[in-house]
Amino acid sequence: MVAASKEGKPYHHGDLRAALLTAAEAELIEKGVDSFSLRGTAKRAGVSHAAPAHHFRDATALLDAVAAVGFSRLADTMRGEQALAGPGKSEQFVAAGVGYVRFAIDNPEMLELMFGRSRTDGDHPDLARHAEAAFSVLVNAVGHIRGRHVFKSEEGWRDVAACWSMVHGYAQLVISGRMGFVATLEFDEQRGVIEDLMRRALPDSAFRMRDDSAVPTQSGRPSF
Amino acid sequence: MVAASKEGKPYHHGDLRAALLTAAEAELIEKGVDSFSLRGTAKRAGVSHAAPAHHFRDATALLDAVAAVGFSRLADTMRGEQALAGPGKSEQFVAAGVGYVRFAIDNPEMLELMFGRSRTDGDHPDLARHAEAAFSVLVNAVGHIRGRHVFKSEEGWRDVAACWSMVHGYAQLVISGRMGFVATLEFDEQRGVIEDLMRRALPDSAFRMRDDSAVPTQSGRPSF
DNA sequence: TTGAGTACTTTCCACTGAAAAGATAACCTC
DNA sequence: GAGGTTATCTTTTCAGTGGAAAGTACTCAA
Repeated sequence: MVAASKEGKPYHHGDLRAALLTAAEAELIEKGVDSFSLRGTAKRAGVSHAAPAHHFRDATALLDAVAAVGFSRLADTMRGEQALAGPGKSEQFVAAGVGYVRFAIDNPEMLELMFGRSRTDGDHPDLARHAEAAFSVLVNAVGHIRGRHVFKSEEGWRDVAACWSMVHGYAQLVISGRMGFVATLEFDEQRGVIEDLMRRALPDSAFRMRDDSAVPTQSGRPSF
Repeated sequence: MVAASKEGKPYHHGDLRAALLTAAEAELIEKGVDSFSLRGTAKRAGVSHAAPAHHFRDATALLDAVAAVGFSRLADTMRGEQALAGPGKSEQFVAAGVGYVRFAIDNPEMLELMFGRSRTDGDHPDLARHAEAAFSVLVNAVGHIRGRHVFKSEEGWRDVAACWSMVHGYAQLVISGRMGFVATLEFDEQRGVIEDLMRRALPDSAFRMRDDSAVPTQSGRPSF
């Protein structure tokens, strides 16, 4: 970290990597994910358009890093809602879903980036790690209700898949403007809707005894 | 429609609009939604890169038209699954969801295009019409179970929102490779999973009596 | 002080979507 | 048919993109 010299901008930025992440997010929010421009990002950060290449291999790598920040913030938002909710397992579970949707509504372009098909977070361990951490918030919420042993069976992962599908689908449809009946609501007024959805996804009793007798598969579980 | 002259290609294509739609879909499938190239599409169709401008205002308009085809095919796929399923309301409902997921798996790039945030189908009546038609397949399936009167209340739209969110979220997560535990399954083996999800979204009895007493709002209902 | 390496800029290239203007063929009226 | 009109398609051009390559400015260690 280098202090800026008094006159003019210094040749060395000092912390360009962090500045680029910030600039890239601003660019993302303003231009949208498919009009995102690396040059525009560089201009925002006040450097030449080729400077980012020193910190990120290419534009995709930069966006991957932005997505990693997004997953980290998604986890924070979910945990934040949980902190505000009551201590019961059920309330904590619902709060995780509420946080998910809140994040989506507050960061629609980010969600698009994070879950777009073009992202291949297999080859970006940092991204995968942050995504995994966000995922675990939801998994834990389900686990506290069902009991952690459920993750030894496929059925437990079905519960997770249902909850995740529900909340993710809802979030995506809301931010793409396809959920007209909640569009006019303040977020707090949506809480009831989200709670309804979450309870449907993880019903108290139904479908518990279905016997699929599939081999427990840790490697094949759903994950971010 | 004009027959191609015997030698060389004729100056006038004959049905360039249709050819461009086909070429654009091939380009979409091959390059992906964010590497899609108008010039590449024109080359596929065997015309100059400026020719498409006569049939589609710009690249976005072309992709909107492709998305409209996609919605039409989505509706076909859902109805196709329903035709194969038993006649019961419940089976028909599940089949709609199965068709939705099948379409997504068979046309992942298309789904990305159709539901991406950048699509603004408000100003594209044709796209909106096809999307609406696909939507109605799902709505009707719910309506047959719940009774058509439910759409006079917000509760009915909640049922639709739940089913749609569930199936859409699942489809998106599957095609973006985030549902590991089904990735190795043949599609037919996924049917049980999808049926499970659909039944969770529209439980037989639960949550029916919740009294939200919201004003019936036809204009605010969820829609494609 | 100097040599080496890192951070950044400048220049360049191939590609993109779009606009403008020119070329060709089909249509329409007579 | 013949002529004019119009729609379709091509060529040219331009601004903008990401990335490669080469040059410049700075830092730091010996």
